[in-house]
Amino acid sequence: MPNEDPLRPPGRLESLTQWQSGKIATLGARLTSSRMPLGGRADFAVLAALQQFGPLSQADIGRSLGLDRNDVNEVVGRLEGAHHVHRMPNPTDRRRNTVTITAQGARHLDELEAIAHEIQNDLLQGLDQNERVQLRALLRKVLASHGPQPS
Amino acid sequence: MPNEDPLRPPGRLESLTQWQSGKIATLGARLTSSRMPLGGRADFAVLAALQQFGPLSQADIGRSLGLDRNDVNEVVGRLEGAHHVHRMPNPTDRRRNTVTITAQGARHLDELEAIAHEIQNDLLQGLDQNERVQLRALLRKVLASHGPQPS
DNA sequence: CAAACAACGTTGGTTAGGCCAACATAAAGG
DNA sequence: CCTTTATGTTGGCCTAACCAACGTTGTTTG
Repeated sequence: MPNEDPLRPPGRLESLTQWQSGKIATLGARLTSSRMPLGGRADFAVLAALQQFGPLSQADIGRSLGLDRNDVNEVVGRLEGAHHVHRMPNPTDRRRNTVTITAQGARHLDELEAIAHEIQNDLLQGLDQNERVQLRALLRKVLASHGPQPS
Repeated sequence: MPNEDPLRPPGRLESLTQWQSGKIATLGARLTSSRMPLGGRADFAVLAALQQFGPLSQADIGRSLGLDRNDVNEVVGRLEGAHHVHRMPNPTDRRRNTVTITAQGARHLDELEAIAHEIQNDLLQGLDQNERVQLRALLRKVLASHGPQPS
């Protein structure tokens, strides 16, 4: 027994937060890929962590962002090549690298943040300012309730 | 000047809905992959569309779910192999396949839905019932404000 | 009516993200 | 001391989203 027009997602999916989040993330990814340089999202995340917390080891970067050590390594390598960060061995713990953001990296972070806010504005065009604040708060609460599980 | 402990995501990311949605989607994917059979999410979506809207062409399934024609084709092939759907050429438009859910497929849909609700419950454990309703409504509003853009 | 156009299913890729395995080195703990 | 744990690094796997191209079939238009 057909119910309605198949132009919208079925109700079973529209009531699944999991599915909704995935779709919105995909929308964001599409907007991002057409406006940010390649790897921009990961670069932005790593630079933001370094800017806020100061020099970090690669493992700490990963824990802060929920990223795998391996992937952090790749991003840091790319950022180092662009002189956006500075990677040197930690003398007091020679297993670790100390990753530091450069002045050029800080500028790049600001540029990426501006783009990110434009994207956010387009993404949330259907919500007024109060609703956007509510949504951010709810999503943060969900994330906070899940400890850093992965890798 | 380091601010706080790097055990949490930087503020610049925590205020980006795009990043938050992605992280939550990843959490959901992790929970899903450990409890649903392989390809369960896509199967669930396609079966849900067929159940709600009745027999559909593969292109209509894709439009309803925001999926690419190619990917729909793959999922329908898998579902057909498991006798969860029934695929036959449409006599009035021989370009189209008419995809119909079977009784076995409807049972499978119910099983997958039960698992999906368990996952949803774990994912949203930090929110009370009112907050969950609010969150769903806000996410739906965001999705509704973006027409079916892709493929 | 005929020719151009658009839609559909299908095959076969590409890319980015998230993840796991294994290793050598270095530190920490017994 | 020996064992265990942490770190960076290399290399690879898999899923999801996408794109390109093709032959076939409707649809539209000159």
